[in-house]
Amino acid sequence: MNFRFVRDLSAHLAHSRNGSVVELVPELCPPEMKADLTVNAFKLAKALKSAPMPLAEEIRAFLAGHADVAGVECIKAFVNVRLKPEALFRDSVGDAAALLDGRFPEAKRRRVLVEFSAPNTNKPQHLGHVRNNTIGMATAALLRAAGHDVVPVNLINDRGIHICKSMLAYQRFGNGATPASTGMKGDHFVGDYYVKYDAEFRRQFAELKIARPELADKSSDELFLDVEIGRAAQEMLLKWEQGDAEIRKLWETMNGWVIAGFNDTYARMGVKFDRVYLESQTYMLGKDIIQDGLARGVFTKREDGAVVIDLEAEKLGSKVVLRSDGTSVYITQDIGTTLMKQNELKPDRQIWVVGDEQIFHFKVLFAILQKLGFAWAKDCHHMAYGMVNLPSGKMKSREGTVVDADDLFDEMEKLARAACAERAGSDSVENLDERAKVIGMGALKFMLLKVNPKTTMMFDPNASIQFEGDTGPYVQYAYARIASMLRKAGADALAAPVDWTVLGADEEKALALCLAGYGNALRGAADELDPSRLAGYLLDVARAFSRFYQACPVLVAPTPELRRARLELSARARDILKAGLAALTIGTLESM
RNA sequence: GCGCCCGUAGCUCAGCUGGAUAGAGCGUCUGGCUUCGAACCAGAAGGCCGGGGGUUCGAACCCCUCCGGGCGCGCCA
Repeated sequence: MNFRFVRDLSAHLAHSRNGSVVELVPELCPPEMKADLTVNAFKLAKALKSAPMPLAEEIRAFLAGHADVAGVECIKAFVNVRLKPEALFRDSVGDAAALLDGRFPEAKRRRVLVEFSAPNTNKPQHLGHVRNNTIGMATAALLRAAGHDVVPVNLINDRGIHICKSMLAYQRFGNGATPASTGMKGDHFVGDYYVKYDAEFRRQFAELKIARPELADKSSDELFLDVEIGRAAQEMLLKWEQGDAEIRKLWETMNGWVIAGFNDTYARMGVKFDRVYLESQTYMLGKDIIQDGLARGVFTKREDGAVVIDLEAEKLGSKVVLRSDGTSVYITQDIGTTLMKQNELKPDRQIWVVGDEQIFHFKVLFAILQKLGFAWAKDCHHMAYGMVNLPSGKMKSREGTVVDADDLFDEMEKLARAACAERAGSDSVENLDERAKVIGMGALKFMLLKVNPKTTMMFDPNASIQFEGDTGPYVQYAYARIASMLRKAGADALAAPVDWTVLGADEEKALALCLAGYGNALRGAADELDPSRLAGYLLDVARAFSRFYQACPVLVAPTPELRRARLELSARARDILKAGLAALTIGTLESM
């Protein structure tokens, strides 16, 4: 988006307004207006603190005399500009390298740490994790495409009472089985023992209530230590913390199984981290900074011995940061790991991709870091995303309604494979496996990424995932069509110089103007931490290309010059589709 | 009780931070494969933007209020 008439208009306005410079971004003109771009003088007037109508007239008068402008008209304070076709194509898609470079200027590039996924090693990942992984990965890729230096990080929650639960159930019911002996994926194998623990706990809990009616109105949390297997889990945690050799060995073995399983899941999704932290190695962090803060009066010691911080001024109440027995709470660890990441990786900015139910927690965390006096605390950001609900409501593991990640991937691939086969008819399909993988995962990721991360979204497993309409495969298909066309055109089809003056059809102009918006879409998505913006933009590009392709013959264009120019336009669309999908971690196929 | 978020077409979602006649996809109906791949394209129907007040040249968007839903407010993580 680098239009000469816009630059000249900016200069003109700056001059006529005594040098006040205003950023001027033209909008696409609505189709029925029969113009190409619109300068919105309402908005501009606000920035320039002047009246809209005279400003619109001034802009109109200036543009009427501009060499690139074929026509200009004011409707209210919208100045609709019709460009001479050669100027339109020259300024929108004429410079291939500039078109494809969506990076921020160097001064705006930062080192950004993105933490996401953060799974517990007691059960396999489900659709909720898939949304987290997808958003996290896409955000990292997006920021990187926009020129930032990105460090994707995972922090695996590999210790704690929930881990001990599956360990305990394995000790009691496992009979020495292993993922290998059962042919199961390690995370699923361990997850089954977590379920077994839960079933046993509930059995004992019910028994206890029958044996002791006076406990009838107590919750399972309250009676946790009164239930035998609950107490046993607690004791195991204690032993783990004391470094008990046998427990540690079991823990290492089982975590190894789970993490191997996770790595398979990540590999299928294309998820990669620069750094993976384990909570077992970081959970003791944070205590020293609490002591330090206590000495500096940031925290106070309550009568009962607990260390607390007063955040009334921030309307966040007060928060315990060390228990009265001196042990850490969750937020203590978070303070510690945040500090560690900051010192180790030296980012300009830290981002956490964590569900929106933890908004309050992060507000408290950031407020504490501010009070501790860390200047970088203001650059900490919780990227809160919404839950994925099913038609039946929330996913509940207890009720068996969770959508398992690996099952979902299998299902996607199966559907994609069937779709490929169906479309191929009697023809055989080359590398069907790869196609099914790229299309299936593309459909799933795109489905998750096209909705705003903040939105609580609905997923209907029975409706399954679509390959038509506003979908990943629709965008991938536009790419594959262009690739196929350029293959047919031959290797040197793009060698000859392009004469943009031969273009001018509505569909050609619409496509070129759409393509010109790539940089803005990418940077906008990066600035707002919103991959859905880019996804929406890519749908626009794919749609604009499909319309163009329907209306304008390319390989069989009437003249060589027209063929050449349309091939070039198509190639630009191809490049943007590929780069854009890559910035969402979605792959493309040369044929599908 | 207090705080945050949400309510837009039958369904799933957009709506660029206050701008033109509120958009897309799915679904429904109609048309287009002897011209580059029909995972496509063209067209139709479908809306008091939860209700009511206000702010202004202008409101789905900002303010107040009510209704309906979600989440949070642990010495849990």
